[in-house]
Amino acid sequence: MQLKKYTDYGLRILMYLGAHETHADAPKLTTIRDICETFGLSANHVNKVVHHLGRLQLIETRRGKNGGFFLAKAPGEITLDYVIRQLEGDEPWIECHNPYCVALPACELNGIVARGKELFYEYLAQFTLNDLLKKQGQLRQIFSTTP
Amino acid sequence: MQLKKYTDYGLRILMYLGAHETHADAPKLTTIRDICETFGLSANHVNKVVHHLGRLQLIETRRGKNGGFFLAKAPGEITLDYVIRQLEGDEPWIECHNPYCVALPACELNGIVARGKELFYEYLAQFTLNDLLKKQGQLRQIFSTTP
DNA sequence: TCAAAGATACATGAATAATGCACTTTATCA
DNA sequence: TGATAAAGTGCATTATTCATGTATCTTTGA
Ligand code: SF4
Ligand code: SF4
Repeated sequence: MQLKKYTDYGLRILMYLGAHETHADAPKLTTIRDICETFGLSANHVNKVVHHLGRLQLIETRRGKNGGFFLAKAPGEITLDYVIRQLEGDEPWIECHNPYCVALPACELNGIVARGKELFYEYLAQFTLNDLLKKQGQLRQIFSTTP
Repeated sequence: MQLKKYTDYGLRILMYLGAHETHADAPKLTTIRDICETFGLSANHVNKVVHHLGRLQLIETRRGKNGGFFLAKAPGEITLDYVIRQLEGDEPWIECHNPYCVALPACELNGIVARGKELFYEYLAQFTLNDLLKKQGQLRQIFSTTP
């Protein structure tokens, strides 16, 4: 019962972008290499997360020389529940088929857990990337001094 | 992001016991074999879960011939949050050390997720084993006709 | 046309969960 | 008092999922 690193990496990337306010017209876009050097991560894994964030249209990616990526939305419009749901995959937290559980027709548990899961995400929906940037200055400093 | 089968098995066992109202003075105690036949599970795994439930004093186990186990508390006193927290293990849902994340000193995310996790469990705390036995008759029927 | 970037596909490694096996301990009953 | 049926315990194995690595392709700007 733990979020995947994959998901956390996605959020780190968004925090990094948010802290730097990189836009399409910025002098230099953020690259996968930047992220990897800052956080000490595998380029491959980050590659996939970046690609995923791109498909979700949370960031916009640019290929080719001087390429990279930047936030496609204002930080205030990126809600945490969406990011986590998408990166994590929002399967049920309890699996009643596969294999089939005989109790299923009379079971109340799956519904309760499912509702609890929704409450978790509803709570996350109250926050946006902006809330992760409360200490933006400190973040920027950390990110700039790490490589 | 999914509960372990281990945890679900524990809840199935409790539901089974609750549906049958097995007490210390009942004619026959429930055995691991009963559970396995009913749900089609591995005896070993169930063994461990039963043992765990015993250590948690949710059930009382009896060794030896005619042994088995039964609920050690009234179903209304067994809250779901406790069962799931204990069986699942309640580690943080996001791991910031190991390896250490540079953003940690300025990160708001871990706190938000931790609070969301608590909300999940607080929701579960509203329910007890009794709530899983709403359809007790149907459950008993399912459990008695399965083996 | 070259080099730097992401995109894509496949392979490998690591961690954890799930299961299996062997054996011990304990209680009951015949 | 011995056979038997139950849980307890420890270790080995398998399966699954996650994390990472390698290689190659595609795009794009200088
Ligand atoms: S016990 Fe209930 S929740 Fe668990 S697998 Fe069976 S049907 Fe699903
Ligand atoms: S980004 Fe925040 S939540 Fe994620 S690992 Fe780093 S400190 Fe923890």
